[in-house]
Amino acid sequence: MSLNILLAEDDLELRLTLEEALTLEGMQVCACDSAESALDAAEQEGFDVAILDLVMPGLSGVEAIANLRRLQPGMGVIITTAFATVDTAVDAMKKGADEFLAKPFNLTALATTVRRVNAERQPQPKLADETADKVFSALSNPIRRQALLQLVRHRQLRFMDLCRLVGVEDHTKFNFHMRQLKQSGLIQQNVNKVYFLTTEGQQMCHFLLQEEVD
Amino acid sequence: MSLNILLAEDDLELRLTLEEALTLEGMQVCACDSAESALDAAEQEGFDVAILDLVMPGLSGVEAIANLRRLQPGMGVIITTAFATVDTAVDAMKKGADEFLAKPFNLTALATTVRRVNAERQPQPKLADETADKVFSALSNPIRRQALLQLVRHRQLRFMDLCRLVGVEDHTKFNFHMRQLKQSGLIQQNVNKVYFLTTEGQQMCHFLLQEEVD
DNA sequence: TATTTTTGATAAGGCAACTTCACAGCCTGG
DNA sequence: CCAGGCTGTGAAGTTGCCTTATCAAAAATA
Repeated sequence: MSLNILLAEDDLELRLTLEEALTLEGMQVCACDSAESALDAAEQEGFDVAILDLVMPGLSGVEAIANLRRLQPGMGVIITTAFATVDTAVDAMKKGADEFLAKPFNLTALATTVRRVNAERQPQPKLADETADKVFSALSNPIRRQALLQLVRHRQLRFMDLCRLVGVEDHTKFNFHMRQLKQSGLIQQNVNKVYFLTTEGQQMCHFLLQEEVD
Repeated sequence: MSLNILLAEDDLELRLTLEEALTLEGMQVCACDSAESALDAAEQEGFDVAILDLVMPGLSGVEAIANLRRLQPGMGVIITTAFATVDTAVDAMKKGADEFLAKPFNLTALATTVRRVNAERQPQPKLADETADKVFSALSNPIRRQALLQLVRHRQLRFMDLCRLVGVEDHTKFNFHMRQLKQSGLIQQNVNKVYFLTTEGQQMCHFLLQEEVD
């Protein structure tokens, strides 16, 4: 996959060098000479990662971060500088930078950093793998799905009432499925043994149903 | 579950009779003597079904439907009338009524109709049962989930590239899982055998990931 | 107090999912 | 043209899910 990189660097020679190096690494690069130009470009096109010089005429790289994040929240940001101090590094990270690189830096290392920053900004799975196994395994059975949908309608139900609504004749069979649903974390029982949907169960059911929008 | 009923009937005696009969059927009834009162009530409280007389002083029952649906899109609507004609029935159904009842009607039958109308307006599962079986069964396996997430990131991938990204050593094992995913309808191959997510696959992955909100 | 209903557990067998192994055709690159 | 890589299928064995049968304790009702 070809990463789309937004580069803001006012030094012409360095800008050309960076652009060429990243292109050789298989990335698409949009090179700008100012933060303002970079913001204009970000309004036109989606980017995976932005590489911003800290000090530039006009807006600094750090000042541009908030605007970039407003335009494209998923974009990674790397701040580069020739005069790194602890204060400038901390300030950049506080302002939302994902990485802070002091010049000069190794070009291959830069490409590696870009890929890492991009990977870290990728959306993460909502569910841990073990939980996902249980949740989707629970949902792969029609009896269990039907039980969940009845709990959407009735909010709280006792075991045998739910068993009859779902239409299962053998309550020990139904009990097996209810235990699967409990282990998956989608439902719970209160102290009176009444079943109800957990928060996660409600979210899952919300997704399962095509509900009318207001 | 106790249904919440909004009743609009200008005839006092009939209104009291209906209210009592529905209450005896275990329903919560908010009785109004006009459509305007009913709309006021609907602004204050959620209802499952509205029973509206066709002809009333002020707004008619049919005229109230659009306003009620704007306030509460999921509400069922039953129009009642003493002077039913084909024209008035068609007009009411066109304007969004779920049922049209000519007076006099059997009170027990009314309660049954109310329950049926409510059930029909319940949100329906997005997926047919057979499809849901396949989709959730496909998602219950970690290898298959990982394959989908890689397709989110890379958009299109060839078989062996995807196999290596997911980290499966035996390509015939991986092939089995890819066939499961194809049968579930979450992925497809183009003419060059490159895998990509279907529309349904994209929706499912969108749900699986906790993506940043704008 | 006795009976019925509700809720729950375990074991065993059948069936399906998954893994492993063997094999093969097609495509690409040298 | 040949070798290597890619893509794919089927059979057999292993593992796990689901159903059925049996049993039982607790709670509710008459």
